[in-house]
Amino acid sequence: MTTIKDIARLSGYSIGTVSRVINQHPDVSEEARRKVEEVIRREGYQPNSNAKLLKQRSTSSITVLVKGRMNIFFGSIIEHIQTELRESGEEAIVEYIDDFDNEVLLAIQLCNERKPKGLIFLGGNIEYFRKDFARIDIPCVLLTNNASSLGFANLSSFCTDDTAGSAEAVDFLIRAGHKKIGIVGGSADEDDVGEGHIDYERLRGCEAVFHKYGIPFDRRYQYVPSRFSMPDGYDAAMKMFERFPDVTALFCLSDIIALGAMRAAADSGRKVPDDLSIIGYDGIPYSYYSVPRLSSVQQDAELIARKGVEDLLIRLNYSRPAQHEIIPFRVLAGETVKKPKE
Amino acid sequence: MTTIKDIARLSGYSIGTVSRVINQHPDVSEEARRKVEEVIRREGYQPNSNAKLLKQRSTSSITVLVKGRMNIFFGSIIEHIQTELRESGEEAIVEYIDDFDNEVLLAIQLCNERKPKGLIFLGGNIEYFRKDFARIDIPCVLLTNNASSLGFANLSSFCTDDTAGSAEAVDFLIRAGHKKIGIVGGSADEDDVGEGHIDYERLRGCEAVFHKYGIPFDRRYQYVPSRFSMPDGYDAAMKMFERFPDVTALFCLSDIIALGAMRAAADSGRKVPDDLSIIGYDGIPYSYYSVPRLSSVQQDAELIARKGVEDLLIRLNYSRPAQHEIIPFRVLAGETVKKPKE
DNA sequence: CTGAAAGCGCTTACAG
DNA sequence: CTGAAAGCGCTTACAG
Repeated sequence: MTTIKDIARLSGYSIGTVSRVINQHPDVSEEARRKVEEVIRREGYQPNSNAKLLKQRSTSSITVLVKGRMNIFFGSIIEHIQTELRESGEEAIVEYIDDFDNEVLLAIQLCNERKPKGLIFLGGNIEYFRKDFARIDIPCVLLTNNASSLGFANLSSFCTDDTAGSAEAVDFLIRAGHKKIGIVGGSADEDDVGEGHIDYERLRGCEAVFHKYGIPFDRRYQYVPSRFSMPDGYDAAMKMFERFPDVTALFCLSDIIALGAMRAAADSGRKVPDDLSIIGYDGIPYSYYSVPRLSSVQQDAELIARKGVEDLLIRLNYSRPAQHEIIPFRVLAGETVKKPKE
Repeated sequence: MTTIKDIARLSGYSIGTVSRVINQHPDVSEEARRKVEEVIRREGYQPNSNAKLLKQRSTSSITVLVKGRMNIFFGSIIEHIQTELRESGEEAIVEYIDDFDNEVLLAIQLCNERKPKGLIFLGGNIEYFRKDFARIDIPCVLLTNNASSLGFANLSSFCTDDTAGSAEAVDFLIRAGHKKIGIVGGSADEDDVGEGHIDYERLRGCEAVFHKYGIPFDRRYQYVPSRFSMPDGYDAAMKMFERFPDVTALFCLSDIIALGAMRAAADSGRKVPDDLSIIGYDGIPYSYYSVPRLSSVQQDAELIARKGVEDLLIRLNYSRPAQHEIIPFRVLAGETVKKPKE
């Protein structure tokens, strides 16, 4: 294996100079840089990342902490993150955590055990961040949730305006003529649904619209919580049908849940969209191919991933303030929303 | 930060002894082990993996090389792999590669650049392995394809019997009364479809069944290649409808493709399963929730992942021969296969 | 069974 | 601008 030592010998410079060339230090002569780079290219030399990290005292790569398993929307963001990182020669380790577990506590543990240089949270509960994030001091990015209200200097966030997105979803249903609307998805634990939490944001957006139109909405029986998975969406929709049999439209807080709900509709003898309208959230590629095509509020997975990675990579090397940005969403009309019967 | 040095000082033993305790060397006295472990626990000490790997001259973690992006079936295997690895204190880096690119050449490059200690291939082209795998000398596992015929000492494989699985899929269609059957999915490049290649295996399984029933099958127009994605499945199905308008049943080489095909059926005015029967492959959770429920040949993602990881972890530490195991499949009847009209 | 010491491949003050 | 040298935290012959 060729090491920095070989490059030094072959180029006629010292190990230190070679190291400076590799790390783009400014104080290297043009000639030295040229020669060393030439040898590096010729030998196909790759610095040993362990030795490098050992010196720099940071242990592992960037870690991505994913909230919830089997979530296709997050899956597509993860792919984009990996692609972006690889282009910059970085690699990512992905950790999954249950929808209802505390990602910030896990992050703290990871920081102790593996010392990642940076963290990307894919989904998260703002309350957990408020409580414990101060104990994390490496650069972090939160994706799909808004952390701007928290004011942590090392936590950026990139997300859709969930309040507005949910509002548009419900608005879309109401304008189609629906009044008996059920909402499915999010945390069952009332304590969890604090301000800033995704579920809260989305629910609040919905309630504002109901209020605007003067349509009553009773959270206690028009809202059924659900993990972000198809089986859970299925069960939650079934529970909704039981509890609120004449519901004419469903807003599901994610497409995965919506797809589970579509199957639940079929199994309970409801035709979509004739008997029941459904609109989802996320706009995953799959929902575009479902029959009927799922109506949804589309988040821009690629842009969220790209902005998040770019921000993290910059802050990994330069002390810049964290930033927070809202990524635009788009309502996909689809084929699952229709005027209610009668 | 507490290091091995602190543990040595605190326990009254030398660094060497502490290291031996950590690495479970047998030649440590019971007392030393007890004391050192006690201090490690008390201090919450975590060995620095960079230093460890630097010494051991292996660079990074286990790397998972995934063939094809946005593949939900592989996605679920990846999740299982991560879960399994984490339980053993290992971490995995995931790399994606296009369906039609050469994963073995990428692996060779990775071995040079990052020196992973082990590699898990998720999908792969046996021909690529035959040609170049000899240049890889770390323990590897190939999942969902069979590498037993290759005889590499450092390459295990765990997969479904694709020949038998595909045969059963086609058999299922024929027994339902179909004769005009189209097959969708796999590589477009004829050269790619060598013996042992997944597409070849599955196609061969199909052709044997046609032969058994004396039903003619012309690969040139009853087979349409397709990447393993929904949009590609959609396009391929559309091409099939054009080329073979009175096709009554489709066997799609993956559920993802099948789901794209279902949408294509709808868009071309075909009702599933009344006008067109469809059976997929993989048995991903999603297809269980589609309307109608997709018929499919189910691979056991969890078992494939678990066996693969266990085998790799063992061979990482002990020199054992590679092993090859066939994991059973199951035909899910679903709701998308029905007797053809007329 | 244990300790002292070399060395893994790199980075980075320090001195020039 | 460059080199010599210390040291990051660990493992592992070697000697006892």
